[in-house]
Amino acid sequence: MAEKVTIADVARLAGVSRQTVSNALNNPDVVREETRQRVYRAVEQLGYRVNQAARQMRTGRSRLIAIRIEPDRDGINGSVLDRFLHGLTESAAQAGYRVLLYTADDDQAEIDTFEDLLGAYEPDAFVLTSTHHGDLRTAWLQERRVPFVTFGRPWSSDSPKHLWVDVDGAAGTAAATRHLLDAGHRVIGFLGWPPGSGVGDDRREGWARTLTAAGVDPAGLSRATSDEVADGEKAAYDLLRSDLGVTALVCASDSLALGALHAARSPALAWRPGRRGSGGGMERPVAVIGFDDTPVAKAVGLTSLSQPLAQAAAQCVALLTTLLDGHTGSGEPPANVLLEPTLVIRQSA
Amino acid sequence: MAEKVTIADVARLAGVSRQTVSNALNNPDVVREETRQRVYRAVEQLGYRVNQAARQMRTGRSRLIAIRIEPDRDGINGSVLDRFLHGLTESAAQAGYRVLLYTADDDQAEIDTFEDLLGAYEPDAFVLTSTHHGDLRTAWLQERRVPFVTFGRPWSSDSPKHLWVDVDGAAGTAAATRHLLDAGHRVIGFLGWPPGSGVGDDRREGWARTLTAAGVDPAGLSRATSDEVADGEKAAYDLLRSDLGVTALVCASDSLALGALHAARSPALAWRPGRRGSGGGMERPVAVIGFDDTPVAKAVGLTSLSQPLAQAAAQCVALLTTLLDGHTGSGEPPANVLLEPTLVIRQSA
DNA sequence: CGGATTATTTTGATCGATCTAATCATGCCT
DNA sequence: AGGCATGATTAGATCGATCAAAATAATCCG
Repeated sequence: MAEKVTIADVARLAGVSRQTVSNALNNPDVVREETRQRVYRAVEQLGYRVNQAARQMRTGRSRLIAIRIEPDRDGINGSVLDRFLHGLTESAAQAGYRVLLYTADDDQAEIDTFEDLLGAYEPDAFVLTSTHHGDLRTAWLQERRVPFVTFGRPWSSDSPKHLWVDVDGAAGTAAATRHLLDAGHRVIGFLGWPPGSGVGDDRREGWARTLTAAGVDPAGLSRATSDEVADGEKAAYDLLRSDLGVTALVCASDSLALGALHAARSPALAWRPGRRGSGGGMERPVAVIGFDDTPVAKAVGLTSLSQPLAQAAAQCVALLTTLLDGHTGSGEPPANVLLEPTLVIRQSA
Repeated sequence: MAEKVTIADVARLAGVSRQTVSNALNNPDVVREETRQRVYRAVEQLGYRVNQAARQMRTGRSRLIAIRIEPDRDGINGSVLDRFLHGLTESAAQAGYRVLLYTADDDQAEIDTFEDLLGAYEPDAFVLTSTHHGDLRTAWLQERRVPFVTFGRPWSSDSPKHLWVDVDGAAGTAAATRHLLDAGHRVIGFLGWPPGSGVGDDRREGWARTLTAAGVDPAGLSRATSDEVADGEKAAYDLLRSDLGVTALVCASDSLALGALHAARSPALAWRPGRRGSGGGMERPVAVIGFDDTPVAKAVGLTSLSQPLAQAAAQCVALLTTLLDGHTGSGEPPANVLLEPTLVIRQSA
């Protein structure tokens, strides 16, 4: 390993005491200008870097942010959290923090890990993802006054208040629906998940709201299923072969959208009349829009909603730093952040 | 935050000295059985957990493993490293280590980060990914005797010896080629990257070797391009419309394979005779096999080679722990590990 | 039984930083 | 000139663990 340079080495070279070095670095305005320069030069010359472990002992701050890395469940949507993770690592580094990973299979296991980590590495904060109804984690952390932010809103109404950053799913599906309306579609279906998941309900709501505003009744135009390509295909097929005249689909995920694309290409639907009843034979393929703009979407030319993940991560770090390095007193308390996804238009719609 | 439990608290409750508690935990065979039990009970009762920062100060070990998280370059193949990362986090946790993330845009930036991290957090080891020709990182780490493993072989012949874990790409493409031969294909093409990338050359070699062994000359049956779907499509199209009678393609990545699938579906090729010159009109579609078994492959039904990433990660941790917690003396020195990918068969071949 | 061995436990110092409080300089004002 | 507030720097203690070495207890054996 490299030679260790301690604060004492710097002090010796600069001809001052350890404490002055510490002050020059952490509390510059308490040190005389000339001395500070001398210390800086010594630091530079020796390549000194503060030892986090030692600092942590005294200050109780580890400058670590912990986050759980999830197994890529179905695979397609897995990349979302990974992109978030990359953004988080980058933003954290800029703020002088590092990201510590852990895994856990469920809420309880995660709470056990909280305990482990807090006892051993003492991360300064946690970033929680995949918030859901009846989330046990937030209450646990709050009880112990452990700082944290969630990427995802608290979906339960009874869940305690805490900092969060999220992407406005409803705004996304609303934009998608508007895009389809602008392109001349009227009867636009929705493919989502069973009610009860905060994220899913939110995304459905944006579609329903927009459709209603355009004078189309969304009733009956929506199907719910699990987040699998095959299930999405079945549900889409079911919706398309009905007599409702659905010409476009907004989906809660790229997985479902991919299924919808398969269904739309199904030869069994070829005889269906295009939505423009007028023109002869001039049929447009069913338009499909996904959610998350995953690599799969890019690969198959699926129009999809892209979440500003790097930005969301940066906001998480921003909230945490104001909470941790709290410029207490001045300034308003940190507010929650709701970002808008953007529609990435490709061939499918 | 939670109340802090220190080793002194445990000692008090167990009625022994701090050092005895430490011994009971780290050096159990030096403590009397009865005392050990008493200490364990106290630990349990108080929920004591060793403070890593304090331990690190004395021992110089942080029980942290650092790894770089890369931006998802093209997107499709990005998930590979993420899956590896998940496996690494899990295996590391089992071995009593945690994973620390960092980012860096190139070798030099990464080396700067090494310096930063080693000075501040003192990770016990690094895991390097994406090894390449002329890799600056390994030499740097070795000079400073920083323990590390690479996921990926050292491709330069002059690069110094170090621990590595890798997946045998050649064995993978060989298996894919054999699979196609078994299915009756003879003229099997290869879609890869320009020579010079270790990984790419390795994968091409497995295909060429197997084809040659089957009595087919691979010359002219291979195309090289950048790792983009569109480029793969062009290259595949070029190969398929030639007079060579190519009926199947082995690809160096799922991106290329996806391009190949698009090309194979191209109507412009429809008139091409199937490889079974005998049967009338009975044409089989061009078979395509990808590499990495990414979500995209699953989504579009692409047969692909799956890397045992969790296993690779586990091996990395295994190598590191024998290196770090070195059961020195006994046992042979840790050896490098070469794992075999498995062929996941779907509709495309 | 008594000294030598071995087993078990304890005391004191230490890792590298920061906190607290004390010391030493300096400038200002009457 | 003396007193005092303010500025700049330093000495000593401390965070929680482990290392080294000393102290104490248990065991052995002629």
